[in-house]
Amino acid sequence: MDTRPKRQRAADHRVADRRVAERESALAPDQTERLKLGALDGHLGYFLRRLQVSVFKDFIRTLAPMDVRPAQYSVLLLIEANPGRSQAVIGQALDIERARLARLLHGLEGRGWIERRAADGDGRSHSLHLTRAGEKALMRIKALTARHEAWLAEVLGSKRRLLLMDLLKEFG
Amino acid sequence: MDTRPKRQRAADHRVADRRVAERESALAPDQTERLKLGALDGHLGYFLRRLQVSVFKDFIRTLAPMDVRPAQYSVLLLIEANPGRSQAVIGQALDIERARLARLLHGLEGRGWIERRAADGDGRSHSLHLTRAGEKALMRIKALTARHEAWLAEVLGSKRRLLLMDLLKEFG
DNA sequence: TATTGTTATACTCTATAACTATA
DNA sequence: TATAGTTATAGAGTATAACAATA
Repeated sequence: MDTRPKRQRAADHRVADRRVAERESALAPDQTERLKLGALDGHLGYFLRRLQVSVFKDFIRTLAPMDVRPAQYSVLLLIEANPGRSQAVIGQALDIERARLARLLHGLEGRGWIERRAADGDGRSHSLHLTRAGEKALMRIKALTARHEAWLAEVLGSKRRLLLMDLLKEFG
Repeated sequence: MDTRPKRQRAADHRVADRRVAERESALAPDQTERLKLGALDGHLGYFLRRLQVSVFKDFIRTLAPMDVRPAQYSVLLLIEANPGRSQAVIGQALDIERARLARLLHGLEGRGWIERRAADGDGRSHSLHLTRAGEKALMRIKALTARHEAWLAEVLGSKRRLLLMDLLKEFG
């Protein structure tokens, strides 16, 4: 088995690909060639989206044992940090439509992780709380998200991760 | 009607909200209060997602006159920069599932913006090209995306926009 | 009248599987 | 047998509209 660092082996690969490409270029077009980005290269949204998608993919993969998705996780954390608030308030803070939040909360309620109590002053609104089971689940969930952030720090470098975070936080 | 820039009116709004909040704080809990982020504050993905969503929202709003969405735009640019390539190659570069790309391309073909020609060596694959109408449409589309990027530079500051872009580009 | 939560619908995007025609 | 493209289906997320209960 090849025990050299992954970077080294990947470099070999690229060289081998190029050799094959050059050898075959008279016969078939090289389908492994990097495409030109063209005008896409000037769009922040494109690169922002690429990183966001790969971060969410790792999140979902890492959290699979608890079957928790990013939106569910963010709602659990916000209820934990702000117990007793209404759906309207939670939804506004996370920019989740109230219709969507209603169904999402039904899911969390069905799993026994949250409960809705009648709000004190207002018969229309529910006050949201974690159950004991929800608190326990959230502890296990947080253990997994810590692994996710560790992966991110490894991929981005922890300095760049923090720099990115600071830049992005300025637009809450 | 208030014809001042939206930012100006939004600022008025925040000030008014705070005044109301302070006046009523003795009677009712302040529902406009910023919620605590809790553990969400340590997650890069959360802030990444927030900016990405607002950038895409502005893109879709700005491009509404041409009815073009981000994925369609990225495909048009990639075909422009790499005419004659196959769907498989374009899809891989943009990380779009071939099933999804097939339908997306049908839409662009139906609008007369792209065409698929039989590929030279391989009867299975199509070679993708912009039509003249597609080139003309793309010119108008680019004029709109320039407005979108100008908005971004205004919101983020053009220095921060470039800094962010450089940071994100390192992970293509 | 306005707001809170709910259900329902439609559309986009993602993820699969199955199919065809070519290779 | 593998690959390119297609169709179909299911789920998540977004955006609306309409409704009941309450303010």
